[in-house]
Amino acid sequence: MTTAARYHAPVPRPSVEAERRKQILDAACAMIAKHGLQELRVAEVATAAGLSSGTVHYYFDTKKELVNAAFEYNFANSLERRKWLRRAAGDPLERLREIIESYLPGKGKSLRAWRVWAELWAEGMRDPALRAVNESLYGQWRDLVRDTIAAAQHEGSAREGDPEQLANMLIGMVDGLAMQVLLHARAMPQQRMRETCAAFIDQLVAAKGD
Amino acid sequence: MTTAARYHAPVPRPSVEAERRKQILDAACAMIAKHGLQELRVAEVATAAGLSSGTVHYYFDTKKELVNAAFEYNFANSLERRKWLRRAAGDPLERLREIIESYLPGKGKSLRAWRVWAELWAEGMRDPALRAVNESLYGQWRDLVRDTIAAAQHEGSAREGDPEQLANMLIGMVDGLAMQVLLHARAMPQQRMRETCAAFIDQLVAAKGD
DNA sequence: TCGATAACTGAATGGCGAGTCAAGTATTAG
DNA sequence: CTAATACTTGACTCGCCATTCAGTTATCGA
Repeated sequence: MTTAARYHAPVPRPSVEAERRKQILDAACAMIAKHGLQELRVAEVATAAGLSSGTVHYYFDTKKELVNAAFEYNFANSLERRKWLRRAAGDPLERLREIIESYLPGKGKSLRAWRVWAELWAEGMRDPALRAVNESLYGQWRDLVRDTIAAAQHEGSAREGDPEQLANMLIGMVDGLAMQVLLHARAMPQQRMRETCAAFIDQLVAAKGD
Repeated sequence: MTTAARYHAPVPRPSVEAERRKQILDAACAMIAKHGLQELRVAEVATAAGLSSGTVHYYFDTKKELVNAAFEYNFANSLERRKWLRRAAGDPLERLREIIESYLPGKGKSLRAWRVWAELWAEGMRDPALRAVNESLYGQWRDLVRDTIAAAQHEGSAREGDPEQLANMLIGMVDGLAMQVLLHARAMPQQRMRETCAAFIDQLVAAKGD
């Protein structure tokens, strides 16, 4: 053949990869939150995303890869949804209360995110990659809470004490109580979790004469 | 037929069921702690118990049944191992510290039990039967901590405040921090969890002039 | 329209593992 | 020893589902 095709600039279709990946990961998170990792089916993710199973594998070689990416996506989303918390001005103590409020397992996105996290925790006990994702969120969350407490102390609206330790107490408490809320424990509906966290802040963080 | 076999008292072999079930459930817990529910294999449980897979199915019709029983077994074991905490005499505040110490995810039995619990949490978000198991432990644990705090208050070694709420703060914190310890979070090794819990008791539970 | 590549499809494959079962073995009282 | 029942085995079946792949379609610049 004399095909002197070399004059043709290779002009492929523009990439839709970024968009498609998001679409798939979003569906994956939804399915993980709904049915758990245990019963996650690649075909189901595909359907939920309006695609064929083949397409999912076009973007993610294995199920494991898909799941890990979904966890990271869920993590990134959590951060994204809470960017405003960093910039927020005003009374740091009040801001701390808002931060905690925003982390209560509520409805919609928040509930979904918590469920996915709970799955990650279980799976993370074995998978180092998932542990790294947890490390990231845990770290960022702790930093946010610690800095806010420190700011309140600086302002005099919070009593003295190691802010990192206080932050660890608070986020540990939030995680543990959230788990019980997710499990629909009778003794721990969302409202009680809210009150319990608020009481902690009032009693241990806020300055006495507040 | 002339088979007047009715004079034979039906005398079966004595049951080894109780023993065998324990043996299987213990192996199941070990496997759940080691590999997670995700990769739990009935055949593997059988091998770990020194039995054939057929025998496991002789005592547990389905895998789900086995798993649920294993969770209950793990729960019952936790209670059993901590019976002494109820009876223990002496300074209630000191007892509270011992209780928390005994719940730190340490080595051996304790670590295994925590891992199994973490799996139960994830699974419990969908399975009502497992939620009931959680409800039971959570309830008993909360009662133990609440009563101990109340006793300390009665004695004057703990400050005033709703003991149930304080108990919820403390056990929530323990659960959340334990999760991070299990995940090997850099910022939360076992020793830091110990310190953090101790600090909570010192600062929020213990009476000022203690 | 063509050539080139990206994106997509869904039927087919292959492996895995829960659950079954027919065939044993063990222990008892009589 | 015999009959009765409890217990045990492990090879086999059968369905499910991740993954593959040969083929199709879409979109681009020229």
